[in-house]
Amino acid sequence: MGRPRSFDTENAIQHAMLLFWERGYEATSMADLSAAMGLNPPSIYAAFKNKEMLFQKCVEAYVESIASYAPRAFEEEPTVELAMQRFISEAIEAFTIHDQPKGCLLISGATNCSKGSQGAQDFLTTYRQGSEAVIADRIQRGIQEGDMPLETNAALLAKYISVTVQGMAAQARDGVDAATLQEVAKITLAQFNLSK
Amino acid sequence: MGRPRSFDTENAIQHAMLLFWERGYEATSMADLSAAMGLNPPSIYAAFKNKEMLFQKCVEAYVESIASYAPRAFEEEPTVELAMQRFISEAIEAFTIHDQPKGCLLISGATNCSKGSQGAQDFLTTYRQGSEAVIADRIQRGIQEGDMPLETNAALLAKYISVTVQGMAAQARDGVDAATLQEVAKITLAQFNLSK
DNA sequence: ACCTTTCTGTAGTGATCGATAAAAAATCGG
DNA sequence: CCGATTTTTTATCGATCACTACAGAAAGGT
Repeated sequence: MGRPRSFDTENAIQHAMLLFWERGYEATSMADLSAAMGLNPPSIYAAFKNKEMLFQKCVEAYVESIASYAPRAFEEEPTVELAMQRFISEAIEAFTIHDQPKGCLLISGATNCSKGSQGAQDFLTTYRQGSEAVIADRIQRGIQEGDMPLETNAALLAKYISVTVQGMAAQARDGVDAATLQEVAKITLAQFNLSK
Repeated sequence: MGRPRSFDTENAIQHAMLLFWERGYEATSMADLSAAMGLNPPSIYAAFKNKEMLFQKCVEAYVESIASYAPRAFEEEPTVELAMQRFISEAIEAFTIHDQPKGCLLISGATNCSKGSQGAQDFLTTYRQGSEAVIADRIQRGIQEGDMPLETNAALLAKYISVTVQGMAAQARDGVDAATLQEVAKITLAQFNLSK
């Protein structure tokens, strides 16, 4: 009962997500969000409780749209090598989409935050650790299926992939184009030729 | 003539640098800096003009102390492979010094900044690009000296090293220890075995 | 129609941001 | 000692931060 909302929540999240992605958590003010979402502050707070909860919703939206390539790469590719090739390649494309923010919201969305933004920072750290665990699981599966050597250190190789992807995201933020990063990826993935 | 300064400028910069390193440019407030430096705001502004100029002085101090391992590695090691091994290894140690901020001021000191901090952001971007150019120069020298294949793409290999180091810095910020990162570095540097 | 409930818009909360005005204190040349 | 000069201290400045009190507007149910 009562007056229904006059705005589309998903659409509002989408606009907020783009702003958080471009500027990061702390550098994005509620005034900016209010303008981008087309909502007055009270409407935002009624719908999302506070800035941190809104950020979490935006991160979830990012994961389910922009970052949805990752689980697909791990599930659909038959071998670890192909999965990692596709994962990194599609990550690079996601970091350098034309007319969209560069880099990755999950990687650089809440670095360098003050004590008041610790929540958002921890939230993303957890996401990144989860992502690395998924990579390690895929490698472990590859070991069991025989397309990776038995002596492979899955956790360490996953960390190596994480380091690379996080570095790629930083470079994309600095304006490096996709073609260059794809060339770097080729060097990175030469590792898998070594392990055979 | 007039009253002389009662504080040591270099010591003040050192304290400010540690704070910027730990929290990043924007998350470090002048009030925090004032407390850490033991100076009232007007003294800081009289000595450094404004927050951005103070940050630049801190970055220079960081380059000349914490990051001074880099030029030494490039100059003192006889081959590109040894230079890169030492560079990355010492970078990892610098990113994980006990009782000091984790990661690298040059890499994550001014990410996710608002429009008002664009100056500090650009300042670090320039530093990073310069660092990558130095790496490329060292590789180029190695090609001329014969310890790298003639067909080596120096710029691309330098970008690969940069990506790795930036990723390492991000991981160090997330709390990964030096030993783990050194293991990752071994994987990274296996590239140089490939190129022979 | 009514009343209740919820949303919307205006305006403003105290806190904190980077940066200063003004006056007191200290050190110089003479 | 004196006056000139500079640093120090104290107490702010206006702007912006995340957030909200309040009142009017719009949609329920009955």
